[in-house]
Amino acid sequence: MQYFLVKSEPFKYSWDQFNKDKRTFWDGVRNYQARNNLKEMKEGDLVLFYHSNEGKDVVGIAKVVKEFYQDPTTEDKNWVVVDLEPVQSLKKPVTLATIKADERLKDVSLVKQGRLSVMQLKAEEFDRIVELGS
DNA sequence: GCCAACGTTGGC
DNA sequence: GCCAACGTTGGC
Repeated sequence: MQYFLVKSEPFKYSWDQFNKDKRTFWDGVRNYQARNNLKEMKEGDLVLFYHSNEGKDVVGIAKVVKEFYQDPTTEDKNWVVVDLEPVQSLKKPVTLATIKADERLKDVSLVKQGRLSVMQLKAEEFDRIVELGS
């Protein structure tokens, strides 16, 4: 089991919208490092959903329901998507400020590499964020 | 709205 | 293959 965090700008694709849709394919990744992380995802892996720009907080948990496949929105073979389903919302969204302030979350890529849109988390980091959000 | 960080592109 | 220029992302 692996853990990830994905970012989305709420006005492009929000957690609310995701919950209405019940399922989505995660498209729009155009960065090789993020793409490589997408390819690491296996069915059943858990994914934190982060709102960038607006909110700047982790709002919920999703899970991978289909491993990577060719991005249907482009012909370019370089890019892939995965299918995600919402699992649950966090009771309290965990803000970036909270994550930055937490000793145990100092090393998460969200803090260290702000621009990366798909990143892997350690199990401890995932658990800690979920704990902070409940 | 500005600017820093960083990835990508293209000239040499 | 290096590096400067440029574009994009995202926090503030």
